[in-house]
Amino acid sequence: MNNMYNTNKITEQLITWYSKHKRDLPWRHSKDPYKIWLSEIMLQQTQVDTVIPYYKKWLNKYPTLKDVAHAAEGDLLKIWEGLGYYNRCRNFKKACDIVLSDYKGKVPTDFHAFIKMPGVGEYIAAAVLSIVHDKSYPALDGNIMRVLSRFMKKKTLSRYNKKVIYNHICKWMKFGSPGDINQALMDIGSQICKPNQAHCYKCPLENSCRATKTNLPESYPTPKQNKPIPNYDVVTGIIWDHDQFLILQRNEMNHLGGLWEFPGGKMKNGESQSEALIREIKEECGLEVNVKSKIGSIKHVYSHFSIHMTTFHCVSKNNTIIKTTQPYRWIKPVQIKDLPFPKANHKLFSILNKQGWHV
DNA sequence: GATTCGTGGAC
DNA sequence: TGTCCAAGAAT
Repeated sequence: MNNMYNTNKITEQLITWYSKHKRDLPWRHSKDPYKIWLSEIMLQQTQVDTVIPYYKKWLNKYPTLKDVAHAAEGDLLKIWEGLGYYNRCRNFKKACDIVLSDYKGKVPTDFHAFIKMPGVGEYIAAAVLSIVHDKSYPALDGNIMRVLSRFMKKKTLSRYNKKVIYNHICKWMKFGSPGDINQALMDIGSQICKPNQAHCYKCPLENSCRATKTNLPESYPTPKQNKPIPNYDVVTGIIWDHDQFLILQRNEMNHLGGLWEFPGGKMKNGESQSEALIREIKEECGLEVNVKSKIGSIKHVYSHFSIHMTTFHCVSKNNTIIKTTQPYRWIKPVQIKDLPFPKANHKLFSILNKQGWHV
């Protein structure tokens, strides 16, 4: 089976291509395990160009792992705000705490120790340890799975085929730097061997790739069909008490955990917007409110559902009585910039700004 | 093993 | 406008 590939020659082509064409990325300027780790966490399901400004901002404020361990989670989330998948940030914070307390601040170099860290799976453990220490672990991300499924002409990415692909990359790693091989394959995947466009003429693997000979390399692997996502109609209220309004912090365990929001929730069948809003606010924080003017309406798409959120100004009849299961704060509009809010709220803030609220 | 996690780019 | 999907992990 493996004799059909000239492993040594292919590895040489791969490394040569990488030395000439590798992307100049901020996290490739250093082999600090903390920085490589951070980059891999941020890059999870997130494109390079999106990550770069967040990566720089983060390192500017938190240059070392110890700085993260000593930071407050809310301040870290503020840096992360807008990047999505907020558990990545909170897990990374937890992991840095563990490294400081249990490993004297040194990131584990052992695969099985490292993968125990919160937010570290097989991919990130392999990527960090191969890049930092040149350990021979294939980092099977979406790019590499696609490149290899085409190279080996595998229609499906079954567990068996993933193992075959893993073992094949291990053979390459006997002839070249594992870190460079992983990163070379990632660059090929993101720049050349794209999901819907395989530019095979640019690819250092072209001579040996089995999918390019089919004239339809893009049909590997077979794309999966996505389920349609539901939409929810949501109402929220800005409850004013003179120059301040109420915000709630979302529960750790829930969607968007740790971020702040306005009180409100999903509308029920047959309910008017103000009825739903009055009911939700009463349930969430025990306040009885009068619903005043409509501020605006935004749409936002999450991974597995979308919302149509309408927001109203509200006035409480009993501001001093608060019983919430969540942390809450009364803040002035200017303080919004100090706290992390989800993207949907920022769409609302831009409406408020147009109305002269200076948030 | 299938779902649940955000957001924005590309087309 | 809609659709896919990106340097995946946790449950």
